[in-house]
Amino acid sequence: MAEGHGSASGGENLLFLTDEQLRKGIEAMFFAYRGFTADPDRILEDHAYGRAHHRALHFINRTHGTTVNNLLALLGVTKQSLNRVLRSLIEDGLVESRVGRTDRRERNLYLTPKGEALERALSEAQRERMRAAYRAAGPQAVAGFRQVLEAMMDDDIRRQYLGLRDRRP
Amino acid sequence: MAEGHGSASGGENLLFLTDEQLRKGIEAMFFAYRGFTADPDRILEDHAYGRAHHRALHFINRTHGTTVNNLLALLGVTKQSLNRVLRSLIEDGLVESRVGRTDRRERNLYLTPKGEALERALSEAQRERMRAAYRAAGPQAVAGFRQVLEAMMDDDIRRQYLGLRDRRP
DNA sequence: TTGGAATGTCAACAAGGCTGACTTAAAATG
DNA sequence: CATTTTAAGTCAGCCTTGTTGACATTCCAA
Repeated sequence: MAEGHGSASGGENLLFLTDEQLRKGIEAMFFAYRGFTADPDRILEDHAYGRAHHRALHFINRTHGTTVNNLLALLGVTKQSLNRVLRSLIEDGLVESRVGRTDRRERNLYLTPKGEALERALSEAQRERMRAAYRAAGPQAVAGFRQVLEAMMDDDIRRQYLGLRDRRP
Repeated sequence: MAEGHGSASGGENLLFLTDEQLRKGIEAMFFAYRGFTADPDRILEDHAYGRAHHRALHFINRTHGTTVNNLLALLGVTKQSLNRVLRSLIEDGLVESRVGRTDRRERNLYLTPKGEALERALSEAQRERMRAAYRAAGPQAVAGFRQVLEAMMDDDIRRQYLGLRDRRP
């Protein structure tokens, strides 16, 4: 019932964990996620792609030369599901799949210039919203935001998340 | 590239808004949302329901007697899509639909005891994860978390979010 | 050389979004 | 009172994205 979580005070008070407070957090996640995906979704419509394509582009860009298995673990879907998305991206010339150098069973995935262009457009739209939210909330809030999100992940996912680094070729 | 956002210092430093920082925020949203939905999803499987049912149950519980139109605005889906979900919940005896008192075109939606039971199981699982994340991150982080999420919502959605209150009958 | 791992493919299915068209009932409006 | 608008529900059909299961291919490694 009582609001007032917002004060940066509160110290070690644990009474703020009322069901109502938790409920608001749950709803905030739900509504914010809608905003979070809204801008890229609009761009994707024009290309007849969906969120699954966006996610693939994002992580291929993030870790150049990643393998399919690696991508599967990040995305948390079946290979059949990813394969469908990946195939269309390869056919359309946004992603290149190269046979692995050391292990030739593997395929290393790269964005083509065309793929990079779409990825950039998508991530710029998404970053712009994130940037605006960060600015509105301030640096302290951003730190807290990240801390809570990290704590909400499954353990194995958190490890993957923390391990992600830009790997430029 | 450089990490180090995590310090609660940082003050008014705006350099933390590097693309890499924003990217990490984007990925945190993606991975955290997976964790956020994981526990209810497991429960829903046993009942042959999906996330759409969970969302409907949540908001009907939240605003007892809400109308279909109201629910549509909250969920952001088409009435055909909601109707499919709603029909199964009504058929299964989890939701009751009563003709409106003042405006008889409207239907007021309520959870039955059975519906309340499932809603409680789902939301307790989700609240438990939220509670654990809040505890791990601390009160200051929670305030920041909520601030950033609110800032990320579309304006009209934020208004609805802020307006949500428990309406017990 | 054979077993197993990585990848890819085909088929079938389900959930849950969407659009469009249409009905019914009731309220609002002229 | 007649007309229009609104709320809700329904039917049909489509798309994306997830799922299983079965199976083929390639090729590293024991």
